[in-house]
Amino acid sequence: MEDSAASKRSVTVADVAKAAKVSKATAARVLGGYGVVSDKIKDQVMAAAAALEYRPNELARSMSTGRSGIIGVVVGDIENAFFSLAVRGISDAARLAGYNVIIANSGEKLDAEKSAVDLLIGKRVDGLIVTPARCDGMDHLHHVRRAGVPLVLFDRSIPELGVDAVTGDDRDAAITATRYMVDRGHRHLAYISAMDDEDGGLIDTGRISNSAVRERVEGFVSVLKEAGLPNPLCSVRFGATDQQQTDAVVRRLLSEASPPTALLASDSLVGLRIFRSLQSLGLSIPSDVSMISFLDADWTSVTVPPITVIDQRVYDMGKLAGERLVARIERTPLAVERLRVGTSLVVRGSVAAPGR
Amino acid sequence: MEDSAASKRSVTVADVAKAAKVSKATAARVLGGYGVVSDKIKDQVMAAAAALEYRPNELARSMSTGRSGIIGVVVGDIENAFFSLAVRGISDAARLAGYNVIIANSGEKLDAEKSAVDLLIGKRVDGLIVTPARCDGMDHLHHVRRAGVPLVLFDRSIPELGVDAVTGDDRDAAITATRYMVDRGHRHLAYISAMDDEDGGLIDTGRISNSAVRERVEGFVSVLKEAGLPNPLCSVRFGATDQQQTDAVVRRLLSEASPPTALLASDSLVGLRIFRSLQSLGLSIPSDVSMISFLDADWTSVTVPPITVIDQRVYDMGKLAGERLVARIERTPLAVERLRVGTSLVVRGSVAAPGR
DNA sequence: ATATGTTGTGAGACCGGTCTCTTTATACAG
DNA sequence: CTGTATAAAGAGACCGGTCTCACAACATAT
Repeated sequence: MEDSAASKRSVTVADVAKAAKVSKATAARVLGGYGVVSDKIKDQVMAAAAALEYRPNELARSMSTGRSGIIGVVVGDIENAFFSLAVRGISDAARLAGYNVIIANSGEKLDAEKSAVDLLIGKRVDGLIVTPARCDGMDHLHHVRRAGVPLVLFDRSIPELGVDAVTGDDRDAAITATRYMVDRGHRHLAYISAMDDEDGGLIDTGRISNSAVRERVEGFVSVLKEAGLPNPLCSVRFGATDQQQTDAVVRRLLSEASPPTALLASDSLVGLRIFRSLQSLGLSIPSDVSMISFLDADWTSVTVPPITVIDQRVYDMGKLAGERLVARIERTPLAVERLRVGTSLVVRGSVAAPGR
Repeated sequence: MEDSAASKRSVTVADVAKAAKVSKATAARVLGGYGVVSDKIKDQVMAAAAALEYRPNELARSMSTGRSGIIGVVVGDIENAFFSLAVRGISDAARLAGYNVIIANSGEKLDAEKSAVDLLIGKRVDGLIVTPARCDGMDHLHHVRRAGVPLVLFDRSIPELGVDAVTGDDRDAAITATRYMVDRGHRHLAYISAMDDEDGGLIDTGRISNSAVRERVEGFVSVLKEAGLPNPLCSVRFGATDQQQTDAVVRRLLSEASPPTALLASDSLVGLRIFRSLQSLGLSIPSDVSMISFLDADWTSVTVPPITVIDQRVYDMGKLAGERLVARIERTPLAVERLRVGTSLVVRGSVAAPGR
């Protein structure tokens, strides 16, 4: 009867103590591994604990110690290879330091991000890694700081917040990639991102709310300006959020008066969509259109032609963020800083001189 | 001073109660949203809570209620698209029911899985979804049941355990795919998996410790037998754990007396590796070798040729597992069962008649 | 008028650990 | 043989919520 039925209540230190005929305090000492206990009693308690199949209640433990041993991570979308790789890096760093990771998805929406942060704070995580959907609207992140919970930003930085951030070297990466294409003779280039298309045309790069995208666009634009090419801002397009939208963006772009001959994709998902768009339009890469994508995703190496990409070392970024957060949690004295992880251009076969 | 310094202790119900000049019990009632309180007092308390920026301590709440609102998920490898998609499905189902998800990686190793399960039980998760690395050695899963924590297995089932499992229809999928290739004239086929190569040759399919792989192999073998093809078991190869290993497996396979003309990949990672192996050996698909891969991963549609795959509807599997677990947690009376999610063959271009 | 019911609030036990403080037992010095 | 230091074990407060129970105030029934 009592064997098959779901055991009503779990075994506690008190139960173990009673079975071992010692006080609760003593049992707690050996079970919790603190204080001093004689070997004889220690064995007694351990035996009793094993017999009763005692498992400590981490919740209760967290409550009295004040630390949960959990790191909260808020990402845009776990399904995106960028984030799952980053999470892997974070997890590895966390586990190494004895922490566990709890993940929440924001879907890149500000209010979802807010409630995710609130929830994790409620769970009393020891620290938080957040990929802020927007770099304005950061009240909730201020709350985090005021609550005394260490915070590290990931992929995007918000200098006004005064917290650590781990990002790629986005401006530099964009410059390298853009220059690579310009050097090969391209005069009409376009940058395509999945960010929500806020207000039709882009007027001012400073108004892009995602710092990673902003810096990439700035890098892209700076190279075009430097090369004396016209209307650089008009070549920046947002809204490639799914295949259909991307098809529309690409089609519109290519039907312009002087269509771009080279495309720069803001992430590997956008890159894949662009690849498909071009394919479905019957355009071949790189003879008709050249392209470079951010992130060395697995698909980029097996297409024909393989795609030239900007390798972001996302795993390292995640690991670094995790390590930094652990250092903060453990009160290592460190200056607040922005850590940039270098990128590199992996040249494959998707860029050629523009055919005309 | 006290503004910038990390606020020493968080605001509790008692603090709010004092500020609102009511008892702790009353404040708790309005903050916790239970019991009956007059509107006047309710407003008082809410005002005080807002002023003090009160955030409930979910840890403490969990401790007294006995429920944490967390679902634990133990997966083989989050980086694998199969699992990240599944996690997405689980998360969506969980969030809809008011639960959150905490993820742990087992790396497909039994002892890592054990400690992950222990840890999650310690955190007092309300339920557990586990992708068991092996279908033998399941003491820790028995512990879960004995601890009274609802458990749902994912992707693999262990009938002896008597718990729900959500899996794909692996045998059927393998049969469909294998038959598809046999029907196109292939007489020498091979099945390649990333599972650890336990004891060189495979003697008995019943001894494969991963039920998903076992059923696929069984399906694969049954079709070969049915078609009167020799030595079906010898055509099953394990150990394609990374690119190098896969290269070795493929090379060995193709240098045999009667090399296979068609390959079946156990998952999309193995599929990708096989694709690369064939590419590096200078073999073209499908004229030299045909292949089918499990899982409709994004890369499979952009290769040349695009890969014919078995679509597993992993998101649905995850969602179903999440819903099932929630039902168990909430004590919905349901028979223990194995839920199979149907698969379908997505025909693309990687299978042709064997060239001779 | 008293009995009965309803509603809102307060007091305090409880969850399962940690940890401080106190008490008891043993060792060693004077 | 007493005094003091030291080690080991016990008693109980505490973390921050929930929740039961007691009780007060007021409304309605008899």
